[in-house]
Amino acid sequence: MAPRATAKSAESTDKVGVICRALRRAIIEQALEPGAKLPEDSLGERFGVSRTIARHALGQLAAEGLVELRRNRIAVVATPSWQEARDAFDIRIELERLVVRQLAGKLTKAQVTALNAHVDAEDAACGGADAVSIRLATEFHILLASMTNSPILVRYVSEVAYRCCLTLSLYSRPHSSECGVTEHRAIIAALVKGDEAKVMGLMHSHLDSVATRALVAPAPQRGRDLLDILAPYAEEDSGERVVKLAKAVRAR
Amino acid sequence: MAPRATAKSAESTDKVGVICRALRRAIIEQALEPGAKLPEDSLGERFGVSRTIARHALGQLAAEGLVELRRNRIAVVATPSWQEARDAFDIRIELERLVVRQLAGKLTKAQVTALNAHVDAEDAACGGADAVSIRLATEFHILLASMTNSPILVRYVSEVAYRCCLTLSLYSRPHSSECGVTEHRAIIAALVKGDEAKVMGLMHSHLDSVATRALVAPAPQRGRDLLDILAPYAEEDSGERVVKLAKAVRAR
DNA sequence: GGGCATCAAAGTGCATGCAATTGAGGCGTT
DNA sequence: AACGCCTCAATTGCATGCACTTTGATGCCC
Repeated sequence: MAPRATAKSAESTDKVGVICRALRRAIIEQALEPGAKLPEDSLGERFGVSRTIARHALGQLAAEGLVELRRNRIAVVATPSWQEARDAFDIRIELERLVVRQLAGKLTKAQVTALNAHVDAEDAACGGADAVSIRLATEFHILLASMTNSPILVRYVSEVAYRCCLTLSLYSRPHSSECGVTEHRAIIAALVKGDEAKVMGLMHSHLDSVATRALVAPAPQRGRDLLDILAPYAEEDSGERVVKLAKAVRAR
Repeated sequence: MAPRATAKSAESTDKVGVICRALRRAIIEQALEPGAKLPEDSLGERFGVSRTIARHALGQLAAEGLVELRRNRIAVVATPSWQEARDAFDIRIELERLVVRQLAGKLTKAQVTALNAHVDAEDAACGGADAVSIRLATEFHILLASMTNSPILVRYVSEVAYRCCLTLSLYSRPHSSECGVTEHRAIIAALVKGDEAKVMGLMHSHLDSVATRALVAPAPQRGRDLLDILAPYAEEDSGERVVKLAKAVRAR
């Protein structure tokens, strides 16, 4: 309805945007696992651009929290801690409640059919690859957000949804992703009906259940995660020792 | 309490970070008004770095919504629409409610004194420069967020607070910034008392009042804003004409 | 006098080159 | 065999250079 403004904010320079989108997708489909290395050269070569551009793209993704940039080191796909994962979900819940609050009873027919079509796609993908159904489920929420016509809200919801998606690949047991298709349908129905309070509650419980179902307990010693387990012990005083130990550990 | 992880995410490359912080501050202190041009060369020269770095910094700030990047054009300080400003405040309210919810009754003595010290500083600056008191008020909220030890929450609150700050320079009448010192103090008191519901309500009304008090109505024709006023009329059909008109307008 | 083509100056888009840092393997010592 | 040291390939940090685009100023024609 409102005039679609030309996407003017970040990522406009196209080539950078292409790389960002590709990596983002690869990450949420778990083709790139947390910790995966992302050397600038390789990226540049893959996408047919120079390191400068690849670097810029990595910068953007780092700003979104999807990759980690350490000075003079190869960039890697982010490995959020379990607590960060939980925090991300908490934020996401609030943001998405805002989304459905704004949308309740205000969806156009076209929007409703678009949503239904998307959920149908989710349904179809449910039996197939895990990665795809996770991605589709995430994109449902982003699609919803994009209907608010609030660029800021879209950006934050997208970002935090991607982050949550990333954490799922770290802390969820396989197939715990169980398509929330029925919940998505319920949300659409409540939105159409215009019941603000109900749809906010639905969204809350939907996301909360995804979080608690997927984010299984901190996953005791799992090889790489030893570092994280050690982290809390790395307090000021005996910091040196632990750092050294951690280094030894990391060297496998 | 939790071990402070080394800031590993974006903006790590230092030189870029320095520029980002400087520009961010200049923007929220209104030394750089919305629409101000930010040529890469000038920035590079000013900060003693090459265009490459300046460019990278602009990219980061664009990702935060503080500057606008248009292809082949000079970057400018962002000029959010009135609606975007309102949206930003709505998001901010939810995020900051989350902050105080997590913090209620859990502040350490040191944190309380830090908060009080900050509010004292706000108080002191209240009579002085408008820009400084706006900045301090914003930083109070960021300080609060940083006490959650949730890096993600800190990032989002900071970002959206900066954006709100930016919008204030666009849509608020001078001095409407009226230091919310007393409200800040009330929030601290409620946090210490640990009354979760109350402090969430306080934060809500505090931000909401700032928003409605500061964001005066869309400010009918104010020169530059003509473009925005025209925007809704730029629907599909007669698009060409309006674009042309808009261009003529922009040329002053 | 006003509109319009033309052109130089300014600025961005991007690749490349060089210096600096890292970390991994090899070698000697204990 | 374990530990430390050294060296070198891999990789990042950053500046510079060149091509292309935008801007706006000049002069021409009506």
